[in-house]
Amino acid sequence: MKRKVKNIQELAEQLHLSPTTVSRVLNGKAETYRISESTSKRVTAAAKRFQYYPNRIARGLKLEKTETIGLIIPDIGNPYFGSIAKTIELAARASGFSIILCDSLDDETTEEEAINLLTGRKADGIIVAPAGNRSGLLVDIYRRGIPVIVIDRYLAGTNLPFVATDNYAGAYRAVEYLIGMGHRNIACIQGKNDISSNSDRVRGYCDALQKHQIEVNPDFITGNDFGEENGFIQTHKLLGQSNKITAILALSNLISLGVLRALKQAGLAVPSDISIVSFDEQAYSAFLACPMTTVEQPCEEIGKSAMESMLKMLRNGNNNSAENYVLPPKLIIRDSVKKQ
Amino acid sequence: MKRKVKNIQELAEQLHLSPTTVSRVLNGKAETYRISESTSKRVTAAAKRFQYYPNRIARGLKLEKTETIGLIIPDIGNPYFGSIAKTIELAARASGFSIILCDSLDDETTEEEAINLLTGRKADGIIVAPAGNRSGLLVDIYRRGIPVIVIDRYLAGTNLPFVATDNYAGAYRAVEYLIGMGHRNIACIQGKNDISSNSDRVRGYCDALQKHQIEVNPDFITGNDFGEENGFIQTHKLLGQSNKITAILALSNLISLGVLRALKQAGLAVPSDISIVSFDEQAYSAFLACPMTTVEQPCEEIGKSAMESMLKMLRNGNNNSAENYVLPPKLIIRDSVKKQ
DNA sequence: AAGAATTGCACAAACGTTTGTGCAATTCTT
DNA sequence: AAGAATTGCACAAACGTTTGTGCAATTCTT
Repeated sequence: MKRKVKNIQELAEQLHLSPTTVSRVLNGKAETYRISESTSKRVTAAAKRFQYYPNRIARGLKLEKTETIGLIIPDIGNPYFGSIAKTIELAARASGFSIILCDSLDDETTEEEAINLLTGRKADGIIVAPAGNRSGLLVDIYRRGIPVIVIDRYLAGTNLPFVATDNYAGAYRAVEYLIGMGHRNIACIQGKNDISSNSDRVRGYCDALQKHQIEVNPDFITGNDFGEENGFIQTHKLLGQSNKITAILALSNLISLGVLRALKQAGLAVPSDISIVSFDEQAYSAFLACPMTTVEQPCEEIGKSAMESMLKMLRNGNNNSAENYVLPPKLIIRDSVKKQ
Repeated sequence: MKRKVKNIQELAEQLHLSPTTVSRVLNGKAETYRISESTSKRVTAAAKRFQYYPNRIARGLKLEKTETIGLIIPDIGNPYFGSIAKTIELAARASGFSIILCDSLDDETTEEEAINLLTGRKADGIIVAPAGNRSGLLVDIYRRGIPVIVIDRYLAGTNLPFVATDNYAGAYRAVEYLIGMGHRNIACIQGKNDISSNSDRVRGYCDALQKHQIEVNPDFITGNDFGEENGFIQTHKLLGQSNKITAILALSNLISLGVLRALKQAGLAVPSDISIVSFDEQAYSAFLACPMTTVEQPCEEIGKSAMESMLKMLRNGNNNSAENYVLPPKLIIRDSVKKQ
């Protein structure tokens, strides 16, 4: 194995050529700049032989683009976001882009830091599942011409392009299903209240109830976090109420795990004592103590569409080339809802 | 809100100072270079007011370090790796580093591409859960002084520092437990065969059997992938054998999900028909049809230790400052093993 | 065969930082 | 009060690319 060459200069010396010529050949501009075919071949061969990999940092500085996309995710440990991140990463790399990953902990301050970090690192674009609805910084960046795609949610009052599930429809269908199975006292355990996907789901929940002449009981809508602990706490709270519920709509995969933990602790079984429908289909959903009825979100589609939009914006340079995607969810019916 | 300044030059002009001085102040070298206190304060105030964020690309080029760490993961959609990635990302950012995420699909060629990409992007270090045991490229990079930390596995025959679970002990304890519960025909569904964590687990499995005078039946050791599908296929294969098994040791969380799917299809129940112990504790493990006995790996510890090692190596510059970590697993006993 | 056109490459500047060094202006020393 | 020491900053080069432009050498044209 030949010794590696550390920059274009060294490679040029080996070839008795100028860095200019080497650069042009390796960037496919040999013809444009009339580099002879024989020189071209020598260069490409030597680049391989001496294992020359261009310094992307220097390149980024000169070209003012880094071929890097910032990805801000509320919780990369959550397989829902993990799957989205996976499709995004693979699609990005296939197009020559790398992903700088930032976990925002679903916290707005952390997210803001991440955004500033990414602009400092000159990310060509940012894909973000925002932690809240403080959209100022993102809109700012977008206005300055940096592509921004919002995923999993959208930011109301902005025109930032987004890719999300039709959360309203997902919740609506889930609740209609519960009503169809005879339930009337249906609780809804929410995630973060200020997030569009959450509020759309709550709207879907309310509208479905009202459509069927069931009054919305505000005590039945509770919670403020997408995590497991919140599902656990809110379930206990709901069980303690005088108004008895017969079913729970859990607005995330983690929330429903918390629900299960609380029910187990309370000695209640699914679905004989309490019925459940949960957002987010998971690999394990079918194998739970009671196979769970879920609202599946199309993770791969979200990732793919987001990356497509991003690439389109990066290519077209302008910001108005991206469209929004509202992807249909799917109700997967299993055994976690009892016929009343 | 004042208009933003786009580089240090513009900020310097606003202040009627040279970029040199501004740079020195913002990098905390005001004293070293005798910048007056009043100037210092003006600079920091203006930097904030004009929202100056240094171009990290230019900085990276000049300093020959990017404050960037490459993270290569076989499957970021798997919550096991997701959790590890999360702790690594958070720890990295807390120390001023960003993570470039690469999903290798547990494929060696993809991994090699990712490694070359990361060196081209001048990552300061690489944390990798290798897809195989072709260690050449990594060793090469390590020799050139770039810190490399192997996680979840190790690369035999190299001295690349690693952080992994004590997989041998984990499997050994799991099998001893199964034997203690009266099982003798215990199958083992493997992940990728050439990966240390897998082979260590298989060794642990074999040694535990032999320790208890149970002959190792090669037909009982099967499979070649950490994914769900492999668990499914191998289970069917095992069930079709004439030599009947009473228990399965599944070497990953995804494998055990495949096992469950196959058993369900075959109309068999856990643990009455078949007992299971699975690697990788998950949030749902306790809520499965039969609460699963698992071997828990310390994800957070792995991530934290890896990042600590990495930072140590980055600080000390030399490669021999990192130690290996072999972290203890934990057997979590639930109901998925029947007393024979 | 001489001028024009083409071929094939190299020079030098630039991207935005950081940093060794140098040099006025100020302050100190006696 | 004059020389020495200190203070406070700026100049210029460098990191490794890319690219507009220019200029020899070669080939073509008539």
